[in-house]
Amino acid sequence: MITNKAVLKDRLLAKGIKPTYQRTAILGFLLDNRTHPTIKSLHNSLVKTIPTLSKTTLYSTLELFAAKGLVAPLTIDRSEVRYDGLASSHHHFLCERCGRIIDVDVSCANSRRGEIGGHRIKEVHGYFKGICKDCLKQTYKTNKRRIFHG
Amino acid sequence: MITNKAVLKDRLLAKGIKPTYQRTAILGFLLDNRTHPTIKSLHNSLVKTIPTLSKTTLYSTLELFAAKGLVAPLTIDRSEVRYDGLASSHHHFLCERCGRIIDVDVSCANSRRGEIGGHRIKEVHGYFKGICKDCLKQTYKTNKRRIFHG
DNA sequence: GCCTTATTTGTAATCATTACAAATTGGATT
DNA sequence: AATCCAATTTGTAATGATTACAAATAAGGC
Repeated sequence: MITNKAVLKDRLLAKGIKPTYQRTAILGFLLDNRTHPTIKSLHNSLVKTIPTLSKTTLYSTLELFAAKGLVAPLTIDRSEVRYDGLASSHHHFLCERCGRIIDVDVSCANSRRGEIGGHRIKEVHGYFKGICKDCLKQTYKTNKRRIFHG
Repeated sequence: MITNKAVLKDRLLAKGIKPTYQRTAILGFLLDNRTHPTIKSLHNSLVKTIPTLSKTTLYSTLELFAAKGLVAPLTIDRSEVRYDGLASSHHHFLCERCGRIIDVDVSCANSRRGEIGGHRIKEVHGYFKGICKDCLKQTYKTNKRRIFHG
């Protein structure tokens, strides 16, 4: 784990969350790995260090984190929710070639104004779909990454 | 049905889709009702005129329509996909009070440019969450609509 | 009307998510 | 450091949207 344990503990306590072993590990993973993982891939990764970790714990912990604004659930995939360890508002880019979800900064005039068409904005969710910078470079090279269809 | 049958037929034929009874009714409903319905609510509405209509037909038809660019699937709800009869790029506003999903026009500088951070943009998906114009007006009145939690 | 093919339908799987109760853990108190 | 209570974690069993698939039906050309 790259992120310091004390930092994780403080982050959890600051939100009024008891910093248990599992919670610290889950938050740590999300901060260290900006891959926007699904529950399944989170579980695959974390059972290596916590063999008893159950998927139910992941579901309930991430629900708790999301409610407290520690993580953001992403509904970009139609089939499964992904989780973002960076909860502050930003957008995402889904590469249809390599399947990666990449963070992008977006300054949206509407969200800055706080309203659109008379409706009061509380949250902004957005993502782009296309071909990422890396894949564009590799257009004429063999792409060894998993091809993503979606 | 408000939208003319001949118009629906032409729209389907223009996309190379055989205009069957079911397909015409489904497209007609989506063009007449801009409510972004789920499969379930589509089925509830359409069985009134087509009693034999199966959910499987709805799933396969909407998949076909989406592939041909006739409708847009929305993944705003975490639990079920919604369908938008207007496929041209626009954004949505989810009201957390009444649960409605409202179309909004958004001119996004990034999508106009066609790229962001070096990534080539093919699609733009976005929605806002907050309180819609109508609900803002009714703040001190009784709201008879279903309260939406999510 | 008949035939061939595409479409529609119903039923049965699949799979992420949720519900729930039992087991375990954490922390306070003594 | 043993004990107790409440919160957390875990495993198993439901739920429910979506998909798979094969049989029934409809559409269009002859």
